[in-house]
Amino acid sequence: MDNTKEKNNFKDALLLRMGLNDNKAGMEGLDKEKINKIIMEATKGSRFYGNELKKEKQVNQRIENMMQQKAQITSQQLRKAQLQVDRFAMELERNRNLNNTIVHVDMDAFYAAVEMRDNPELKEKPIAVGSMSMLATSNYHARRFGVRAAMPGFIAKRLCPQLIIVPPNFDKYRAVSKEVKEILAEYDPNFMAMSLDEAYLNITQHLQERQGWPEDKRRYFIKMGNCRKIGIAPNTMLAKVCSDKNKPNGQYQIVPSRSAVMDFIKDLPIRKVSGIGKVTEKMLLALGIVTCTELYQQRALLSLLFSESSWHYFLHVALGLGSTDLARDGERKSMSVERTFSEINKTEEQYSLCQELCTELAHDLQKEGLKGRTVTIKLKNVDFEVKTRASTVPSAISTAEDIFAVAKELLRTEVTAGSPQPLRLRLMGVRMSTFSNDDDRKHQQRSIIGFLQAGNQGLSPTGCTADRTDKTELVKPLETSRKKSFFDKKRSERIPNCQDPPRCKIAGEQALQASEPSQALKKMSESFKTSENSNDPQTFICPVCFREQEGISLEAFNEHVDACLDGPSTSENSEMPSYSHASSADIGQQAHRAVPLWEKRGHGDGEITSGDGADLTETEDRSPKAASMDAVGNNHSEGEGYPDSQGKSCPLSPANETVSTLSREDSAQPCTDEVVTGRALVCPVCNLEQETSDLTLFNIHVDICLNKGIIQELRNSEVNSVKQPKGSTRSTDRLQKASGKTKRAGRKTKGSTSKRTKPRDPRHTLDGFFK
DNA sequence: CTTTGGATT
DNA sequence: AATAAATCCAAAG
Repeated sequence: MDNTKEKNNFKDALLLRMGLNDNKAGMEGLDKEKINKIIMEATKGSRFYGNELKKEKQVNQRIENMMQQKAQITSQQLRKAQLQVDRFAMELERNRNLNNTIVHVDMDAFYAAVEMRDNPELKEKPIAVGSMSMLATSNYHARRFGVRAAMPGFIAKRLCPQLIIVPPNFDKYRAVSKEVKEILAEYDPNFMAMSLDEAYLNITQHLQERQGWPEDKRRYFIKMGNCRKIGIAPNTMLAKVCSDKNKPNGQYQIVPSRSAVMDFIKDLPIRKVSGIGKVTEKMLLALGIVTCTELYQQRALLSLLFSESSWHYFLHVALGLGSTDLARDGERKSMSVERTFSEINKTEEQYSLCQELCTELAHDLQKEGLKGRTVTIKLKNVDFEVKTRASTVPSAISTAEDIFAVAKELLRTEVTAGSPQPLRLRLMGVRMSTFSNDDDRKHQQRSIIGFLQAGNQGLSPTGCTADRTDKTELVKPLETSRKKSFFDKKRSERIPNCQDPPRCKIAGEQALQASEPSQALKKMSESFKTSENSNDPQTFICPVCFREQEGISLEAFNEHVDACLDGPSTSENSEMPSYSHASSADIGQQAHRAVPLWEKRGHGDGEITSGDGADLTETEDRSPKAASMDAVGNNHSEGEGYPDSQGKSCPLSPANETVSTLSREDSAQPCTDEVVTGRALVCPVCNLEQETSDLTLFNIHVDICLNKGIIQELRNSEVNSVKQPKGSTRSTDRLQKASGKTKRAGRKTKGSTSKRTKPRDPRHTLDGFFK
């Protein structure tokens, strides 16, 4: 319901999260301390609490493990990671898409609002919708007493004895929701509803069409009541966060410029981001990460401590990236029924309950014409410990009998496992998953058709009578074709943008933007030309050890880089000397000496924040060793801002570069806002001086030079030398891998078959594509 | 494939 | 007296 994150249960009350409880002192209501006290009193000693403590211990253990892992990380590993992460970050940065306008609509205290509308007497009173056991939402009066969604009603009553708890009327909410959705559909017929009270809209197209409308018609956009919060931003992640800030009229916009995004992200606590919950927050906190800035700063470390999809996700968040297209809801993956009750410990009752649940599930499945192969039961005992047990059968089933036959066995093994003690249950659930996919269904249909055509009227043993309608099957193949990799997608999104100049609204900005990228591209292609003869001896600078590799072939160079990257200690000897003259290239140090982008703009006014200059000088003369140690250990020293071009920050800082002075000019800027006034930048790959002084463009050059350039040259050399040397393949692989383009280990989940669905969770949406 | 767990509403 | 239900995804075994 409410997407405020400080809602939840007592634990959030325990976590003294500053500034989040918007409890205006005075008037009616309670202050935070009192609220916490009451909640604790009601909670302490309960079985629920016991389980919470247990879970908390588990999380602490996880954190401890993580910290131990962290302690093992060498500065070498960290540097290597930094390179890879930064290269990936550059890729992301290059694909940043600010061309969409995404709106996240969130209806404030929706259920409560509906109840108040239908019963005005409730308007001035504290109310909540739900039951004594659990509340779905509360109105603002109630919130002053600390009454929140996901709080049990009996605790809410202690916080606010006058509280009126209204039982939910979901049918009514659905009806109201439908009305609202009809309105939303006018702005985006493909909007994505997340629940009854929440939706994303992509109004990009609508805004365009609207341009041609007559003045009077254009005047009204979405009529605003007080009951809606709207976040407007270039992607879903940001829009969602925005809708939490109900700025002027319940509406908050991040304008589509990179700097606006970065300003917004800067101090944003990661917990505000959808996908980062309590546990992740705590784990990251253990690493000193609270805000997105810190999340970015620790990106290399994170890539070593977390799974690939996790750190990819983190990096997206840290860069203010999110999905820009609202994928149509995919097929559902599972369907389940579960129920909480007061203790049931009689085995017979447990079985009959199980049967009931199976019957319910079967009905629900049949409503959607679904059949599945995996049956999972879920059991929660009176100590709130949860167990699930699953079993997959060879052919899809959907009837109550078939499901129960499977569920019963699962339950039986649990009963016998615990016997003679009976299971003391407080919840039981049954879930069906592994739904038959297109192919299966077609097969089934064909066989059924064949069956019928053969004049046979028998039914299959599993009773697959009702199958999916043809309609759904005909629709599916369309979705199939939409499955592209994340990069494919991004590419195709970008292609038109590369040709047309990016359409930014403000003309002044545009002038700058429109011309530069193409010039940069021209330059890059020039530089490729000059280094075309790939296997001629050249001078490269290794992006790992930063030593010049003079007079070697590209192939040899790549081998060198491989060695540097792979062997943690192989290039040990190169560490010291090369740093001495190319210290600016030290990755560990880079974070320190890099100019904090965000810091460079004052709060809204373009003021200069004091301190970043000091940081530079402060870290300038530190020994590289110290810096890299620091990077491993306590990584965020005071005043460390985002490294230079955050994410676009090229890991390969040119030798001799001194990124010292940033332009202080801070007028409205388009997406390219790091202008370096200083020496020319030398690409460490092609070794050519780049005329541009814009770090973004420079980094793009370097990256392209590194990835595509070398790959291209390798291809050329393949052609030229007919026979392909073995080493080059490996190097190519490495480069691809480093830039995050290799195929990842396939998904372990069933999605690998031929499901063409799009998850809705933004995190997974993004990560899914990297697989 | 199974189990657990995190996350969202 | 009393802390939900439904869904997704990912990790690890």
